[in-house]
Amino acid sequence: MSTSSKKLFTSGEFAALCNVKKQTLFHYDEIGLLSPEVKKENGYRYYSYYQYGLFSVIEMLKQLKMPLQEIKDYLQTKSPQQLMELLTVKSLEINQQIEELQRLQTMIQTKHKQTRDALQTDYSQITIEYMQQERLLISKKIFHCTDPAFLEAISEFQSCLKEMKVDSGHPIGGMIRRKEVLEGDFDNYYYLYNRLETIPTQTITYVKAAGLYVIGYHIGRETTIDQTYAKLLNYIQKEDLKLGNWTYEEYILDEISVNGIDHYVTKIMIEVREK
Amino acid sequence: MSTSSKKLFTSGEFAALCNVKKQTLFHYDEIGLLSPEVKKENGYRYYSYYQYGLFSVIEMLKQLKMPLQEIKDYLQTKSPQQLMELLTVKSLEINQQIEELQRLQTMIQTKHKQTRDALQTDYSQITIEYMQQERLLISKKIFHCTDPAFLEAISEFQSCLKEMKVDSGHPIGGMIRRKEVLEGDFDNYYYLYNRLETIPTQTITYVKAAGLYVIGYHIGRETTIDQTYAKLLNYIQKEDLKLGNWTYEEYILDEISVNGIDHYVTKIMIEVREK
DNA sequence: CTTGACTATATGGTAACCGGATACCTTAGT
DNA sequence: ACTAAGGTATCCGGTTACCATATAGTCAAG
Repeated sequence: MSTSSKKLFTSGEFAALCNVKKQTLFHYDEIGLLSPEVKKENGYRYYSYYQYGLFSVIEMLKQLKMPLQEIKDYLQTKSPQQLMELLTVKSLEINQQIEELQRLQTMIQTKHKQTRDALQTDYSQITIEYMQQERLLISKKIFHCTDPAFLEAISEFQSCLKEMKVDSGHPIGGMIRRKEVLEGDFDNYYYLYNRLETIPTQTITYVKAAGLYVIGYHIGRETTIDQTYAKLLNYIQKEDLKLGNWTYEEYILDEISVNGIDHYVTKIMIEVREK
Repeated sequence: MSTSSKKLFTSGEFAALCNVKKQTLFHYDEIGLLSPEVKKENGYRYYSYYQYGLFSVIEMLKQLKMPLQEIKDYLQTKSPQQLMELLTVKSLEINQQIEELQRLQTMIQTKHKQTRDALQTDYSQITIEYMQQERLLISKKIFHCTDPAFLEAISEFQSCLKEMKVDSGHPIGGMIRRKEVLEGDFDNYYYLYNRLETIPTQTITYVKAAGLYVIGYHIGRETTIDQTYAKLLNYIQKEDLKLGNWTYEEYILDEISVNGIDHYVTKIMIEVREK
């Protein structure tokens, strides 16, 4: 694996050999990462055979997403031991990146499925469905809180989801107690919630009960949601059911796919029981 | 999931809510990605509640590595259908990224193992080993080629490895025919080769035969490699073996972990048979 | 000795901001 | 009414790893 003679390459030739632009080599020269073996008085750069090996190493370390400055530092202190340490660190980093990407994948799948479902739904229909048990992460109590506090709670809750790495793409929802529903206090949420795909350790999770839910949809902003609730409650009465403890609300279409709050679609799920 | 009143946030408040710096919001305003709902005469920016939803979407799309310009374009034409298309594309992209990272992982593991092995080796020892069959990718013929042509071949071969995505971190080696070894023409490689971990389709691969190999190490540049070969050939004669068809050379320590060609270690593997 | 192909330097640009300097504005306290 | 503290806006420079372009100098062949 050697080359014997001492022919030197001009910057252009060496760049072609390395499959990069001359500019790149200039840049490396500038920052002292890889300087030509010879620099003539006229400023012309000449690279030797051996420098190709060095260039290859730089390329390889670049693949590991190392910044050039870090590569430079490494090259100055390199040794087989250093290399093994470096590789160990990088390996862990890459594993994390892979996990991160896999989380993104599940998020994408969830959002995709949700959007597809939303498009296939008849928003004018009220239905009654048996729903499976679900694991939820819930926010701190936001009962009777002011608007700024409400938004802050959302912001905090989202940070929390991010930090715990449990955001699987489900929308953030709001939970309303039976009492408030009965009193027409529809936008007085008790908790925010988010559906969990993986159950985190070290945290209390809430279980949304399996059972019957009356499901309806509200289109547009919340100011007119009382009409939608009126229909739903009416339906419940007609079907001779009684309200369960909680009602759940989720945006199934929001700013991510439609323009403006007037086109948002809210899914309302009211827990019910037979009388 | 609503907020009713119309309190406006200053840039600072809104930034805190979104968990970003004011600068970021200025930037988004500048590029027209997310402008405040109100801009007073004194230049003060005021954001509304609703813009938080928009901001959240931007954050989410940023996670998918979309450039801000692309996000902007998307937001202008968004619809549930568009969203689903976008997600499908991104999902594929992310899968590719994951594969890429996994390839990097195997590369890291290979290099790590190789370096560890290299450190545990006694370079002065000549050994005879039974080696398993290996799959190799080989370069075009480089027999009797000039130095520039040789380097170009390496460069081309490496591009090829990259393109075929089969580089698993093994070093590039050189193959020498029996004839050249016997004639002392040690640096006259016939092919370059690289060990394969995964077997590519649509390409001819070469099989390095299982069998006995006499293994020795050469330290430093190739100019003195004839001495190392002399010892090896001597050893072969003493052990009453005869040369096989091919000799394989690999750098097991090179520029990636040691400084300068004088510290490189070349592993020489000579195929042998019983007489 | 000219022509064409090469070389060098310098400048400005990219993406998505961050940090700091400066000047203006607002609000609370005296 | 005035000041001080803290908020706001704009501008400028810097970050990474280059790429593109313009200009000017250099080389090798015919």
